[in-house]
Amino acid sequence: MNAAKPRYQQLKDLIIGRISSGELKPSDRVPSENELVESESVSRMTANRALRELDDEGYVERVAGRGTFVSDFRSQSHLLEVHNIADEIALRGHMHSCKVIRRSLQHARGEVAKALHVAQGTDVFHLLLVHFENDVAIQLEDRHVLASFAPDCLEQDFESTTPSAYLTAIAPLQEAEQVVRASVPNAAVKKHLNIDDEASLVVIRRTWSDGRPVTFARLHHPGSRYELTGHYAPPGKARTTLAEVVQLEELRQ
Amino acid sequence: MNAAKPRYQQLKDLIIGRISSGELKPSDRVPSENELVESESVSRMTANRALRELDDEGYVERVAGRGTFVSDFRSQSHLLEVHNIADEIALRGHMHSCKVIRRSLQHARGEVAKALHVAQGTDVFHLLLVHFENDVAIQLEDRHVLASFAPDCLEQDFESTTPSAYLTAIAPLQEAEQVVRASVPNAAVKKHLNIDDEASLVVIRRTWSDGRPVTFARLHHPGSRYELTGHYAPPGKARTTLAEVVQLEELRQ
DNA sequence: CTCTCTAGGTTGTATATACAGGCTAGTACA
DNA sequence: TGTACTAGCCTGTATATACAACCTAGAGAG
Repeated sequence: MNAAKPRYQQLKDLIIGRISSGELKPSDRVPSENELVESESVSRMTANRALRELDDEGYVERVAGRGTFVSDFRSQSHLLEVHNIADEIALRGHMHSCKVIRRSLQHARGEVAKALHVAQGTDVFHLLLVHFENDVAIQLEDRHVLASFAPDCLEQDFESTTPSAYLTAIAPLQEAEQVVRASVPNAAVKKHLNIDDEASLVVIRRTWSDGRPVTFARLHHPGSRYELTGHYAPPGKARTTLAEVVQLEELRQ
Repeated sequence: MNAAKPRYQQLKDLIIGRISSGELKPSDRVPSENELVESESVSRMTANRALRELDDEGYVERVAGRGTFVSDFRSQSHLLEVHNIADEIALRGHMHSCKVIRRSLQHARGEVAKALHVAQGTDVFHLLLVHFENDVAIQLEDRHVLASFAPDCLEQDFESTTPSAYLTAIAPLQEAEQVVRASVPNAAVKKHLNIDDEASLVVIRRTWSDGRPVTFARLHHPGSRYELTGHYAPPGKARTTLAEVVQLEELRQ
């Protein structure tokens, strides 16, 4: 299990550690390849691979001739910010509230065990909550958390701190995968979101910390009240946003 | 404009080309590093970098001691990646076809004029096409293109070249914004996608070139046959993908 | 025939070296 | 003072080499 990590990976971990500890802050200069050659006794190609991959992964930004600098994560995090529904709602200037439907300790089975890469029967916490934006249901959060990762999970007051805020406080969640689907909600989802004949937008997200998956969530949203947005380049200026432009009028004929 | 691509990138393009042309199909063996050293006259480290990055990007899968093989399920597209549906389908090793429902010159009005930042009445081309994956409808493309940007738009054979491939050939599309929604399809969408009681996943996308919006599209997908995926950090390899894990079982109770 | 083991191909990593090209500070010059 | 230029650091790429670990087909032993 404890196979020695390759040297370039150790270098990456070293830099990531300095970033997440706060020793290196956004736009700070990261040691150059040659400095790493000196201080870590590696060849320049190994230092190059470590820094290049950190660049690919968005941790740092490299400029030929100048150096390597810690990324300002904002550019990349517009979707990770969506991670915390409470912040998202606050950014819109609205009021967030939350109701816990269920919370329990379960034994992982089926897709939960697979998603979290644990054996069937492993302890996991299950949380089921509804998030409201100005008292309108906006998200049904159906989350499983590895019990060993967050032992005090059931004691948390999730009506004041969302699970994702709680989880990021425990440990940095470094990686995330998600799948976005449209589906016809079943009765339970309809009930909790208070919708009727309406599609739901489902975001299924798995988040990793320290190289292993720690939480797996299905986030159901009412199709008429929620959407995801993204851009590929800074829209920067005050242009009309696509979301503003797009009305609910649909294709005719 | 014509900066020579680095050699490792040329190798990647070569392999990707063979995959999307169908010459290499899922689970086929890709030339080994040493074979590329021979055939392409590069050093093994350069071939290694090309194949390793293709692995990181999910195009191929590498197994120490056995070889490199074309990945199988690339059945999803990246959430934040401007994609060409034909390429996406080709990468899955499937057959793409397309049927033009309508094409016409129109005068922009309402949301189209707003989205493209032009005055009401400006000339725009309207395209309505259905894309098929192995003869199953997978996307209804409802697109508006600024006529001044692509004057010969109506002469194109969109059944062999998709609009997005045609548009990127005219000029680099530098920025894109998109909104993702779940909705209940109306009659026209149902008819063209050949679905019934099913939600649809709608991607609304506006693309910019040279600082102005040039095209605006609504892409409707059947909720049961299409999903978007995203990664925020390389999940590494040899792990089960989230999309593989997530079955259609939904929240109970 | 069956089992074991090994040779050789494949990926994974690490190093040393080399050259090209971008960027900047500071020097030399006008 | 101001401008041009260059030395020096930085990243980006490419190559040659080396060794380790993994996998498999096939040779050889029983």
